Formats: sequence, structure tokens, C-alpha cells
Amino acid sequence: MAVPKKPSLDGLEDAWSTRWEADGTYAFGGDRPRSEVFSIDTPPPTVSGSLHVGHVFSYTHTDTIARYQRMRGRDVFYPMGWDDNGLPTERRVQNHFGVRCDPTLQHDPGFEPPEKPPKRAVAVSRPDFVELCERLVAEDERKFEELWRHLGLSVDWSMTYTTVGVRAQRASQRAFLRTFARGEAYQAEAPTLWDVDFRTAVAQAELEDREMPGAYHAVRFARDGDPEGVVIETTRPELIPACVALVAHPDDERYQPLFGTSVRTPLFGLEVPVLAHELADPEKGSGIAMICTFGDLTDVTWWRELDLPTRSILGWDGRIEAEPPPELGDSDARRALWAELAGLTVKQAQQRVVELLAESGELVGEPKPVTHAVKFYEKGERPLEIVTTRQWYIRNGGRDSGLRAALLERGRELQWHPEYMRARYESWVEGLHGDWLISRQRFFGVPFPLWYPLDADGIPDHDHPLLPSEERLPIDPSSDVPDGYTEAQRGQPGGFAADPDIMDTWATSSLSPQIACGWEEDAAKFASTYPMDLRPQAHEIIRTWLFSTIVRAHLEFDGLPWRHASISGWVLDPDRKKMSKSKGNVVTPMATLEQYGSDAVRYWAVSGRPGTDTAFDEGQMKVGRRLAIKILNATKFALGVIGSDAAGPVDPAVVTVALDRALLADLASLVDEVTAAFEGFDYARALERTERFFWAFCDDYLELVKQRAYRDDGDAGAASARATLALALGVLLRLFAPHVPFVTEEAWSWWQEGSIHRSSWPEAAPVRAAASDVDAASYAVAAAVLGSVRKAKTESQRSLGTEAELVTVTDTAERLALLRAVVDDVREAARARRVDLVEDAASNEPVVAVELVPPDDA
RNA sequence: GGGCGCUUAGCUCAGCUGGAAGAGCGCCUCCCUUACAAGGAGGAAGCCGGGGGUUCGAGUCCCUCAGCGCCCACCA
Repeated sequence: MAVPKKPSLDGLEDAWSTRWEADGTYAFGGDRPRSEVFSIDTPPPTVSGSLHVGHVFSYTHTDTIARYQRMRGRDVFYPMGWDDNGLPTERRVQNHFGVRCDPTLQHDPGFEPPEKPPKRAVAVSRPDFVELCERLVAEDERKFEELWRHLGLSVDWSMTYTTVGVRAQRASQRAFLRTFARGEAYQAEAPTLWDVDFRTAVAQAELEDREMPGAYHAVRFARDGDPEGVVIETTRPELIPACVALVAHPDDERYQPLFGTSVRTPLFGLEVPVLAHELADPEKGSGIAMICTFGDLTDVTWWRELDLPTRSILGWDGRIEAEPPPELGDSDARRALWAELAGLTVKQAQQRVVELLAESGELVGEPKPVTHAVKFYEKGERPLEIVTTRQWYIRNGGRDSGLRAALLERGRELQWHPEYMRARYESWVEGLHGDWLISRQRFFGVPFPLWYPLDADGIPDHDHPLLPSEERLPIDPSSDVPDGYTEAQRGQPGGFAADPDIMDTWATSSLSPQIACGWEEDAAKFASTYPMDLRPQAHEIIRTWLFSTIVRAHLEFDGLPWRHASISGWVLDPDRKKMSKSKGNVVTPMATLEQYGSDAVRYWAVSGRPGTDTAFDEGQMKVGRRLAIKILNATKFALGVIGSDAAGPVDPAVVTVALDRALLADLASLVDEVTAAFEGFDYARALERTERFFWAFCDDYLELVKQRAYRDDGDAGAASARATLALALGVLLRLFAPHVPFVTEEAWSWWQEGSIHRSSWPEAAPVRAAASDVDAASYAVAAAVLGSVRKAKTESQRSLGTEAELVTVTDTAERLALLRAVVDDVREAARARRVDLVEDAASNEPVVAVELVPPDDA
């Protein structure tokens, strides 16, 4: 392809991404042994959300690694996944189509959503709802793919998977059934963190603390023979009806006399014991607390360890139950009291209870406002409650020190980039306080693949689930029927009932290596790609995605799912706050890519060090754009000098000039350094070193050899320059290729066959061989003198094209000798008529005196 | 409360195993030069957060304090 007169970045993205697709440039071969494959466990982006520059940032990092490994000769397995599973998709579908899922409805094969979303959501069956989810995510996925192609991700698009597709469902259900068979998955009826709006259980990993206003309410419990009673402080007075005991620290002398006695709760006057437990903090409040079922996780611990009864007053909708527990409704007075509260939300109930306490005189003083941390579901809007429900769990070491130790050991086996991110994994694993709750009371997701037999009264037998054979997977138990039953028996006494729940999205995402690599679906692919080489991801999901993936691989294969984890930082907006949609400061990535060009945006992304939060910086994109243009122009210039026959291998024997050899010696060191950086997953360092070298190469070397390289054919100096230019250009373009794939491909195409992204990574040895053993310092001295001449011209406010009458360099004999070897090039580049070298043994650095020709003589 | 990271030019950040303070942006001055004016050349500008140590020598290693950010924690 010819070198254009005026190289441009415009249109490179479309032109080359089309070409790469047509040529299968990034196709995974799949025919090579595991040792020659580099496989990447790409984070599947949530398609119901929108891509923002944060995605562009971190996916570019991974892409540079993929491209480097491909050029190193590895068969790179780099699929894309779409996370279309879970609540975000459900919510989007509800809003987009104006529907809501009613799992009691039967599937309507001919269902079509209303043209325009109605005001009142239409109820649809689960299969119909899921169908709408799939329809919507397919649209989203097309948009995402377009963006990724525009950005230049070197993904093999034929390997794409989704987290709710058939393959993912099969893998997810198969893994679950095997985990269940090994006793690593179990169900239990237990207090569970519960989101009252989504009406689903929530796992520890999905919690976040939020600072909320609240108030300490001092409340008096009555005690026989003691008019003072016992005063406790609580932020949740509405839970007084659910109080089952008071608790204080065993060493607390104030309350030791009370241990073993009982007190009566305010309002309802129920008798509850006073107990001792180490978790009670004498410093907090009055040092004695009420235990309710359940106000927080500490209540759960006390309830379990002190073997207390359950007195549940909250329903799944977050309102006080209509009917009281038996002991709260055993008198007219108590029933009347209950009626005051029944049906109220937690917030309303609190207000009413405080009023009642004030009336009864059991509220001591005024409530004291405080701000305290309250647990929320990370996607939720109201504080979590704790309700007792039947749920599925997978063992993750939260209740088993042996398993926990094994998983910590896995974390130490894994190579983290940067290394210090391991600490987050360890603190998470060490802080686990229960197994992994994987069931969700939602609709769009992978269903639990089982049913329960119903007894003669229609009550399910949870201890003896009906399991499908693996060949039947994936199944939807709400429409599929267990072996030996008929559809007519669904929900009938003596028949069966489906498990109504779906799995948590992480229960499927945690199998991304298995899904992507074709576990139990494609034995050859699995053997050549698993365990994978690299898991790239952001730091905030170490506790979810990274940890759960390690758990599943450990349980299923007794090994790590990958060897390396590279942890990217966040993109901050220019005010240093985390960019997020809710803050309204998200930048649309496509507009940015089109404005600056993909290579320029990638340049900005790559300049963010591994693991480091990085500000969105358009200035860096401008710099990247300039670099991209410079690469085109420098290539154009070099090719103009060396001619079109430069594509072939360079004969190192032709490189005879000291300056050229010195340049190559430096270049060989650069190759070593950049290669080492990439081996350590430090793309940022790789770019920074390459870029620094390149600008100096343009400013100094190209200027120094310009005249010599233009000499006639047959001139040994010209041949040396041309050979060096060809060698250096080939190396530099390839060092840049992982970072700025479009512009390097364009420049490469002007003189080389095939894609640069399929060319081999530069090796230092041949470059060093061509350099012979020349002292690289002569290049530095030459560049320094040239710089001094430029400075003199600039300070005289003269053009750089101005000729110099005389350039005098004063320096030690040693450095003058270095300079003497390259002085012809220096003279020509400086446009000097004469260069004098003056020896001064005491000189610390070259002193350059420049005598320019008079202005009118130019 | 525990842990991790950060603190270098006005701004954003490099400085790997200790050896004479760096880049880009911004600012100032200049230059159409046969690769590049959506360019290029040059310049000003830093007690490398504070305080101790180790060393011939510390931005770099150790201790300590402070500020910022994040992760984790059974936060009545």
C-alpha cells in the first residue's frame, strides 16, 4: 500500500476493524497445546447498564496484554461475555416494556408486549418475561459489540457467551447439581438479610454500609422489686415486640446481679431473660442491649449462641405482620396494642411505638439523634431487614476454618497485579461470617434445577428434592416436569412443585471460566484453555466475582481458575470523584472515541497504572492523538528515505556507522525493558518507555541522519542509516502496536505484508547484534550537541534552518572521541559549516558555542 | 477498630533493585525547517507531606507523625 501524501487518523477505526474481522486477525486457533495458549477470563459487562469510560479504561488494559501475548506467539483465547443475568436486566425490561413478572401465570407462546409501555404494568408469565429480557439484551449486546470493535479490542467475536444463555444455564445448573451432590450446596431455613423492596434475600457480598440518621431511644424494662427497672438504649424501638432477651457483658459488674433473672418488655410486658455474652459492649449505650429477632446481625449471633426463641414480627414486605406471634396476642390488651402496629412499615411503626412508649412513661428522656452505619443491599433503597426464610447456600469457608484456610492459600497461589491487591482478598475471606447465599426470590436468571415432592397435604418435602439428569439441562422447573411425573401433577397433593427461586447472578458469573472455556461441552477447547491465564477485573468486585470464581474452581477442580489476576482502578471524573451514572457525570464513550480517535483514548487509558484510580483527562487524549499522528508522519518520513524495498530483513553487516550502532544499542535495551514490563502486566510502563524513546528518536536520531540517509545509493553511510531506520521503525511500531493498534496497523501496512498484530514481538538480540559493541554514549553526546545548537538558534530567535558558521564543542578528550565518531552527522543536522572540537580535561559536560551566520547572509 | 494505597513543578503523574530532580498539560519566548503548523524548538517553575534514623550518599530503605482515598469489621 502506498504512503499517503497527508497521513490522517480519520476513518482508521472503521477501515481496520472491518479488515480485521474479514481476515480473522484475532481468531482463536484452538489447535495448539495449553502451553502455547494465553486465555483471558474477560469480565462480562452488564448489558442492561451503559458502557462508560470506566469500561473503555479497563478493557483497554486487558487488550494491550492480549495483543502483546499474541505477538509473542501465543494463541490468544480472548472471548467476550455479556452479563445479561439478574436484577438490572429485570428492572430495565419492566420499564422498557411496561410489564411485571407474575410467576403464577402460565406461559403464553403468542405473547407480545404492548406497543407503548402502559401506565399500569402488564402481568406476564416467567417464560414470557424471560423472553422479553432476552429480546432486549440482544439489542444491547449489538451496541456494546460495536463500541468494543470501535475501540479496537482484539476479541474473537465468535467465542461470545452470555450469562443467561443456554450454555451458561447448563454450566450453572450442572455445577450446582454437582456441588449439591458433594454436599457443598445445601438449603437451610435461617435468618436472612432481606431487601423489602425487591423481596429477595441478599448475600454478604452485596451489602454496603450507608450512614443514616437515627436516634438512641432510652427505654425502661420493668423488673420486680426495682422501680428503676433496666434502661437500655436502642435505635430500633419498633422491634421491642420482637425482643427475646437482654444481654450484657459477663464481666459487667453493673448487670451481673441481673444475669439469670428476667425483666418485662415495655408496652407488651412480656417476660424476657437477662443474659451474658462477650459481644455485649459495656461502653455502648447503657451497656445492656435488647436482643430482637432480628434487628441486626449481632442479634442473629446472640439468638443462635444463646439458643433463644424466635419472635418474628416483620413480614417479607417490610411491614409489621397482620397477625401477632401467639404470645403477643394472648390477651385483649395485647391484641389491641398489636392492632396499633399491624401493617405499618418499619418507619411508621417506629414512630407509633415511640408515641406509645412516651404515653406509657417507658421512654426515658428524649431520643438522642445519631448518625450510624446501616446495612443496605447495594442496589437497594431501604435498609435491609432480617427475616427467616429457606435459602440455598454454597460453602465458602464462612463457617468452616479448614475451607477458609484452603481458600486463603489459593489467594496466595494466585499472582496479583498489583501485588498489594491480595490484601483485599484476604481481609474479605477472613471476615466471612456465613456461607454464600445463592438463592434469590426473583425471576430472570438461572433457576434452581429441581423440584420437591408434595405430600398428601400438598406440603413440599425439601429434604428429598427431585433432581434432573445432567442430559436434561438446562431446565426450567416451572415449565419442565421431573422424571416420573406429569404436568398435571404440578402443585397437586402427591405431585411436585418447582423450586421457585433463581440463582444469584454471581452463582453464574463465578463460572465464567467454565462457561467461556466450554466445560463439559467442548473437551478439546477446555483442555487448551483451562485453567486460564488471566482474570482482569476491577478492585471493588474482588469480594464477589474474584472470590466466588475461586470458590467454584476450588470445589469443582481443586485448583485455581487462573494464574494471574490484574486489578484495574476506577476512572474518576476530573474532580477526583468516582464516575458513576447516579452522579450524572458519566461520559459517553462513543462520543469521546469519535472526538479524539480510539488510539488517543486508548493512550489515555494505558497511561493509568495498574490498580490506580485515574482521572478522566482529555488532555491526555490530545497527547495520545498527537502521538498517533507523529507515528504516521515519522513512518512516512522514514519510508521516504529507506524506500519501499525496506520490508525485508535487514542485513546487520550494513550498519557500520557509530551513530546508528549506538541508536540500536539503546533500542535493544528498550526492547528488553518493554518486554519485561509486559511480562509483569505493566502496560503503562511499557507505553511510557516506548513513547519516551520514540520522541527522542524523532527529535534527535531522525534529524541527525536525515542528510546522510538521503545520499546516493552505494554510499555506505546512507546504507547504514537506511538499514538502521528500517530496523528501528519495525521495532518501534511493534512496541507501540498493543497500545495504539489502529495507527500502527496503518503505518505497518505501508511497507509490510500482513497485520502487525500477527507479527512477532521484537527481540533484543538481533538488534543488539547489529549494534555490535559500540558505545551507546556517542548517540547521547551527539543529541546533546544538537540540542545545544537548537537552543542557540531559538534564543537568537532564528529559524532552526539557519546555518551556523561555526560550532565549537569544548569537552574532555574522552567525550570528544565519542563525538568525533559522529561529528559529520552532527554538523549536517546542525547545518554548521564547521565544527571545532576543543579539548578541556576539566570539563564536566560538553560546552557548545554557536556562531550563526548573520541574518542577511542566510 | 484493623488493613492497603497515596502524598514529587500551578495541574495530572513517571521515577524499577539507593549514585548529580523528570514527562505531559498549563504558562512565557521563538520558528513555515524538503515527515509533521490540529505542528516544531526553547524557557521559567520543586527545602520530592513533617520529623527522626541507616548510609560515603536517601525522592528511593527503616521508624514515626499528619492529611487524603479505598478495603474490611459482630457500628444495641
